[in-house]
Amino acid sequence: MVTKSDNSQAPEGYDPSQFPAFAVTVDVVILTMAAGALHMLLVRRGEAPFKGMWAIPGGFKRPNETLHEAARRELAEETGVDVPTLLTQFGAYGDPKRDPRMNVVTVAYLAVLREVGAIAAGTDAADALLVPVADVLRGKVELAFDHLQIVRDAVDRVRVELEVTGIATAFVGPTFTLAELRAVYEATWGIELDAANFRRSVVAEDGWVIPTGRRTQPGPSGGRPAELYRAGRAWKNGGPIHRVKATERK
Amino acid sequence: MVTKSDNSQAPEGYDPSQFPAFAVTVDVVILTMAAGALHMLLVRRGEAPFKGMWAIPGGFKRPNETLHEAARRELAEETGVDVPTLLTQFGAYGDPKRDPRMNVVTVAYLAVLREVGAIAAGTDAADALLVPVADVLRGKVELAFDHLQIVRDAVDRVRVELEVTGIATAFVGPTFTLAELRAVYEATWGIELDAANFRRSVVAEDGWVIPTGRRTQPGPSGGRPAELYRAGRAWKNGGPIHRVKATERK
DNA sequence: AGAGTTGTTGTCGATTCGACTTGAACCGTG
DNA sequence: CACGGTTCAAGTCGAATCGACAACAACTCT
Repeated sequence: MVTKSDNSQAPEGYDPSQFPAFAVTVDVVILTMAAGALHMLLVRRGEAPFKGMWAIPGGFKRPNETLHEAARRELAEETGVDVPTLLTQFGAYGDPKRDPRMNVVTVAYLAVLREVGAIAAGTDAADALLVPVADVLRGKVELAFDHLQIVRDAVDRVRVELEVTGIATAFVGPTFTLAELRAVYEATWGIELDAANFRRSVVAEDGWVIPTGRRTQPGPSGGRPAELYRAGRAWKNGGPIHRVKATERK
Repeated sequence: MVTKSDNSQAPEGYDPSQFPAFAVTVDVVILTMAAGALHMLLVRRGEAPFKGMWAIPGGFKRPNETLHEAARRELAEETGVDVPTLLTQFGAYGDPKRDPRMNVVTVAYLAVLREVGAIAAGTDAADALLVPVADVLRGKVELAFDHLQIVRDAVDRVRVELEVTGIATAFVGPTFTLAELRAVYEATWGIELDAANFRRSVVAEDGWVIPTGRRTQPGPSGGRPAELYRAGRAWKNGGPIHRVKATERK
């Protein structure tokens, strides 16, 4: 039985060592949009077990920080990004056999970043990888521990979060076009949305996106310049954009 | 301070004590319908800290069980009910100050039961209490630790779960009328739904509820006997019943 | 100038939604 | 056994929404 080493903050007569002790880690699934597809950040493990294999960034929770603070610290250490646009806890994993070394309970967080360039600035480039989430889910990248399951749960979570809350704006920059915002939904849900109807629904949701009055300069292929918006307050429960079941456009 | 880089990894000469150790507990928010309102189970704490105060049932995770198994065990110990209709993990709480004794990380589960009678069969009646959730949220019952926040999160979760998945059937018995099912939505969301429109939406969702052909015997106040249904397969993502924003009927 | 591309606005039919009404099936009581 | 009272099922109807597509606007490139 694992015993705790020392914890002298217990009151009189109380012996914490009679309870099983666990190591607690925090893992962060870092999502971003790149090349029109959902990507995630992986780091190469430098130590056993699973040495050399790809894994979700994470580390041990320290005794004097909250779980959220630990997740934020791990994210900052790995990407250099502090205060991300979104950092949500979505699961805890405690299978006794999930870590061959010892009994580790991990709490998983979901981070959404918008600046791809800043990612992987903290670590060596050879040890960080921005990979399409679809590749990971398809098993093209083998992950350490039970991290594949964690990624699956993270993707499931972001998909419903997209519909229930207004986190889509977390994927895009401080100002964005509605086409960019629509691409977030399309890439995450794997469907196509009508641009005209999407626009109508988005601007109808009062206060979610705010027009800035400015426009983009069009790309090299031309086209009418798009209006620029910035994120307003996000809604909770029942947003305007709904996931359709199987409406595949012709 | 423990860092990731300083652990010399030899699989045999591994020393777990160099990592901060935590106690890990599992707390279960047990929800059920009673008297047309959402109720939850509380237990009275027999030990310090917060001795004598009401709390969510829970306990320490054992080293050789998963988190889900621990939640199931705690639920069975407290209510006598094994294999509940629903047991979902919804959050982890790890504030260093959440337990004055020691550093405890707790993983919170949400259980939905349908048989109210079986609840609190495991413990002394004086030490278990089935209380309306609204009373807890309103602060009428003071809870130990950060359990009030946990209950808030549980209720938030069950509200969106009701809309996104088909868990409403977990609240009702093996066979049920549509009025009972509608009462689950109404009590959880605090709104009223039109009975006729509700019926249409429910039966339109293919395979969710299955008519049994039988009927209830009406209550003492008479009324047409309602058809009995049993739960079919639950849907994922985009159910038929949607939470309306502010449609208060006259 | 004209073709191509992209974003915005308009239109229209189909479907859904909310509110209400009607009818069906059962209970009491007299 | 007729008669309200009650509860559930089914019908109606106008309004709102949705999906698909057309039309128009604004830009780039050749």
